[in-house]
Amino acid sequence: MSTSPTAPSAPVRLLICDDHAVVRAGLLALLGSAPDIEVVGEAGSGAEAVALAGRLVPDVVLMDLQLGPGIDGVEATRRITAPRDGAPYVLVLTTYDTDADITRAIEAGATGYLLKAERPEELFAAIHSAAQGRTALSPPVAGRVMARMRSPRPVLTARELDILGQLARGLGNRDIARALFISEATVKTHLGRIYDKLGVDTRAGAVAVAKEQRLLP
Amino acid sequence: MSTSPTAPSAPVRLLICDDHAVVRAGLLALLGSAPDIEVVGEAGSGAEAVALAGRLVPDVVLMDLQLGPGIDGVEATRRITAPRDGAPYVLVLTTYDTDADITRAIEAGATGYLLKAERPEELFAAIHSAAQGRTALSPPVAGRVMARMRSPRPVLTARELDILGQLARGLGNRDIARALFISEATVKTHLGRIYDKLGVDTRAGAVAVAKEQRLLP
DNA sequence: TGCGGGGTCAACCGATCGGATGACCCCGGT
DNA sequence: ACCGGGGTCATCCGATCGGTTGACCCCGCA
Repeated sequence: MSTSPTAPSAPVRLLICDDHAVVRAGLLALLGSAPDIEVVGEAGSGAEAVALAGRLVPDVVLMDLQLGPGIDGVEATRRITAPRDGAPYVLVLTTYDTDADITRAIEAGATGYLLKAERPEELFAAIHSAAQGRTALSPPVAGRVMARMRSPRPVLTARELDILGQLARGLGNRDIARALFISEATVKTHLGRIYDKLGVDTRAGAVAVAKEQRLLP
Repeated sequence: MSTSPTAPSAPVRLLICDDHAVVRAGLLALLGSAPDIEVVGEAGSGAEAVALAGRLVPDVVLMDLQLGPGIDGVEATRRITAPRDGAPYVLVLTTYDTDADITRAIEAGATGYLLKAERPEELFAAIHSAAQGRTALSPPVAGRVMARMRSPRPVLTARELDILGQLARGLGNRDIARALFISEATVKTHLGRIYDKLGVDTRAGAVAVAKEQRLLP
């Protein structure tokens, strides 16, 4: 656009990825009729999206984050946007505006993050923005990103997430220790730090917060 | 159909309800082109759906369960299907196949329960089924309903849910007792029963199961 | 009238937790 | 070479939890 203001830009080549066939069909019906958008393919799983992105060389991949079993939207985004020639831009289109989701998607290389609640016109605009590598965020998402900057969220280490996972199964310290091949003392040390980071002081509270923030699978 | 096999049936009058504008637009594009379906309106909230259902007298309401703030899909379904003349059938179209969601939707009067992961053809078929009051369930949903029949789900009493709610805040027995104006002994009694019903034996496990089954708001 | 379910309370005991402190190791970055 | 963060382990103690048993009350239902 900035390079050729006179020539009518070619339609944006779009790849749709969503595990819900109905939603996929709906998006296809909605976007397929737009003159400046060409839907070159659709994927129902992360693996399929990665494969098609390589084969169809789309300009933009419209990516849902919730993709059922197999690799998820974040991982698919990471692979699709892996540095190489002509890597497509990924525009995340999802339901949730959870902090963790947004962070992970952006870290994985997403160019934009749109909510399905957005107006269709915003979607059209975002697709064209993404095609040029410009970031497009839904207002609620943008708000959360700002908030995040102001007060960073607790970041648990991988090991702490291990402990938390066992904790959510209702295991006692001894069993957690056995499950992770460490001593009970170590478990207690980790738990203490987890309590600190999550701002709680009981195991039940930790599990509640963890589930709330979707820290666990 | 069974009454007039020769006359081409009139198109099914359909009302779409989904809080996600993009999804709504997609469904409209998808279903609006079907010759035997007439989309007579769309709603972005439960309240709007109830109002439009009364005004537009559709044959079928396509209802998402997750509707953001305000009355949810279940409550909207309940009101729309309230016994009266010409009450439309409600076909639930949602993402989740949680036991609790299914149960609540059916109890509220839903005629069918379809997952968005279903193939679009199934959606068309389900809409026509619903128009005649015939039940249509996605296979995973049907499976869960069957499973439910075989092993009924733990049903916590209101009081037990109170205790569980406080538990999820990470409170100790003493604080739970104070919060609910009962003795610590009573709290322990309730907790014991909750453990039994949820099949766990620790507070952390109880919270995990509760969050998993969406037993708490 | 009796029965059962739900809610409340008590007392007891062993097991576990929460918190604090100090220590060691390994690794990556300055 | 030094330092800091992450992971590991140990020990101590008071507080809390989990499990059990038994009891009382109220209410709806047979």
